[in-house]
Amino acid sequence: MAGNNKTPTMLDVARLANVSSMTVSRAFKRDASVGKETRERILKAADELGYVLDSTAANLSSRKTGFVAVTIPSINNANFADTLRGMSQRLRGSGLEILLGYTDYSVDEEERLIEQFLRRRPEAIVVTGGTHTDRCRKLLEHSGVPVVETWDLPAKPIGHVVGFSNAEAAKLMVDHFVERGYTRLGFIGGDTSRDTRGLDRRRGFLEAVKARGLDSSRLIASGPPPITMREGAASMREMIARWPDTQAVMCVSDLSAFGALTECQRKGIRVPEDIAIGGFGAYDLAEHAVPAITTIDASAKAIGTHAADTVLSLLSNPESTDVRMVTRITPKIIARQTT
Amino acid sequence: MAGNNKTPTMLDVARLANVSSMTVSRAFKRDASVGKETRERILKAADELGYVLDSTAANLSSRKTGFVAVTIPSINNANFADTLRGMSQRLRGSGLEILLGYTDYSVDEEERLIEQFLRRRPEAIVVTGGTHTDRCRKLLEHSGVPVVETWDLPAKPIGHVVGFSNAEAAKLMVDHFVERGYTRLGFIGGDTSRDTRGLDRRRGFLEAVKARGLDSSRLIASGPPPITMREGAASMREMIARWPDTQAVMCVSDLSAFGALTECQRKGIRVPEDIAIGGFGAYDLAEHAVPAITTIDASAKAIGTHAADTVLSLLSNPESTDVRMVTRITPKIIARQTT
DNA sequence: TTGAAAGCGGTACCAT
DNA sequence: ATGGTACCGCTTTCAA
Repeated sequence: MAGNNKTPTMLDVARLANVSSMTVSRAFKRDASVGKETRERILKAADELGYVLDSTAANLSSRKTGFVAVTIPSINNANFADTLRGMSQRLRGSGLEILLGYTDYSVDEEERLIEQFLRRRPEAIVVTGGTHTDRCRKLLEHSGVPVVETWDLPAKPIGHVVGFSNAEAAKLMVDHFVERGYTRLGFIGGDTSRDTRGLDRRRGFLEAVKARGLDSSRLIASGPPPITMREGAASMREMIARWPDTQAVMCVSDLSAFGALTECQRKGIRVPEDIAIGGFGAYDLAEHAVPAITTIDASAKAIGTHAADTVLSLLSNPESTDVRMVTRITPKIIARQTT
Repeated sequence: MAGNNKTPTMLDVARLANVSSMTVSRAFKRDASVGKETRERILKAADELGYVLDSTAANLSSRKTGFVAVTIPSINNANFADTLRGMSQRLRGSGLEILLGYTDYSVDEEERLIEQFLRRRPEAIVVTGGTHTDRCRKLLEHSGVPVVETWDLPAKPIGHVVGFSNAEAAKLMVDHFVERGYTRLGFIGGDTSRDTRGLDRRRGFLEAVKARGLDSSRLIASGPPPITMREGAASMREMIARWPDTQAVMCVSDLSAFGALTECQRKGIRVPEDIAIGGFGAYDLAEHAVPAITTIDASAKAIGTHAADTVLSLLSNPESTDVRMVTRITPKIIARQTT
């Protein structure tokens, strides 16, 4: 309480407990060999002094930080939040902590972030997507720690991968539309290079539509991400204005699909009788909306747990250089009332 | 490329650039006094070696980590995500980084998290809410760094505060209901000690209802957080079953309000003609739902920017011990179609 | 503007 | 089971 304005160190604890600082260090680990009485005496002394271990020093000395650097495009996105939850759940108790950053869907921002993070000496790096600036790629390749790319299947992966083909996933929706008897199909969003996964979905949609010989011109741009309900509504308005006979619309995400749905509701257009709507991402929202929205589930949370497993496995196998782990997720369509 | 399997240090860069490591250190800061030519030579050498500064060592030596520890109850919550966005935007460029953890609405988990974080020697700590375990309070009080509590106005704040009264906020909704002519009012959620802010909202609702002499028994428990659309729907079902003549229902959050709304839609109950619904949090969802949901805006993002400003101000004024900064937000009602 | 030396607070490693 | 000692890679401080 009085006078002592300096943070106590191990040495202070050691002196009070009548041991060497090495013994204090050991007492603060779980498996270390310290006499039961000694340990208790040490912990009591530490408590008395209000001692808090300084990882900052431990990190330097042991060359381990316990950090896994993770970048996601946006915090405010239920899909990435789910991935993150999956990761932290799996990482809990492993001694690994997440150092989180978000890129705002910008590869330049990602580069800045990664550069910053590398200084913190993370033990592994998990990024979203497989598109990066050249410099960022180089930084990651030379980082010396496992790199996991998620939410995509990069053609030239940097290291490890937990993802799926966004193009293939989109095709599922086209198949579903066609099964339902819809042939005049449109796509909303996925028009900007900032959202490469959205781009891939649109590409997959187009390929599938063309493969069937259907009209492939019904595309509405939604502008730069994040694509939210507002853009979905505006895009649907445009879709209906330009191609009034469109029978089914796939949206780049459930958020945008919900926006499209509400636009129809405001206009008295019946879904799916007048127009069908499909989304992407299996958000809670899609399940609870009335009518419930048909969507594609890419197992956002599982991506996180698998990414964490990848990291854990790599870190516990020091000989695992030259190993490449690729976990491929298979997206599934969830058919609901909007189609 | 070959042989050199060790991460280069400043000394390596120094040798290659023919300077001392001190000069290299200076070259990596922006304002330091280093000759322009020298700096360029150093940066070139660093680039050549693929040198990345080791903050882990810098942190120890300078006793500064650049971390602001932040805890939020849940990642997957648009309100807290907004607060976080506000913080990171304000912190960008300040050299401060966020070390994020989420408590899952548990004070015990919060304690664990804070204890872990303190080892990393953050320069400031921002927590959500004013309820903590005794030990956690003590840890925060003795941390030696600024502590900011958010999203609440704690009776006995630990340090600084950026928040609002959740009880007062809830009263706004009661006022609004009464203005609209509704007198048989119900409340959904806010029934568990894990969500103290929800508890406060319910308390505020009850106080306001009682102050007006209205029936204060129409309360539905939604169980432990996170409260989502599903709980909102189930609770609305229960509300209608138990008190069919209820005229207006306030929900602990917009998510739960949306769930309640969809439940009515599925049952063919008209909103607001048959029953009115109010939410909390000003989520995008409330704005875009059809009908749009009346809600209370507590300026989630502004809480973040103010918290960041508080931290920045405190850290740039070393004499600011004994100062307590309290930023009080005034929530506002947003009247829409569900009332 | 630049350099030399002394830590920062732990842990690895080797003894005992 | 415990202790001694040499660092980990940077920054602080003082000098030139």
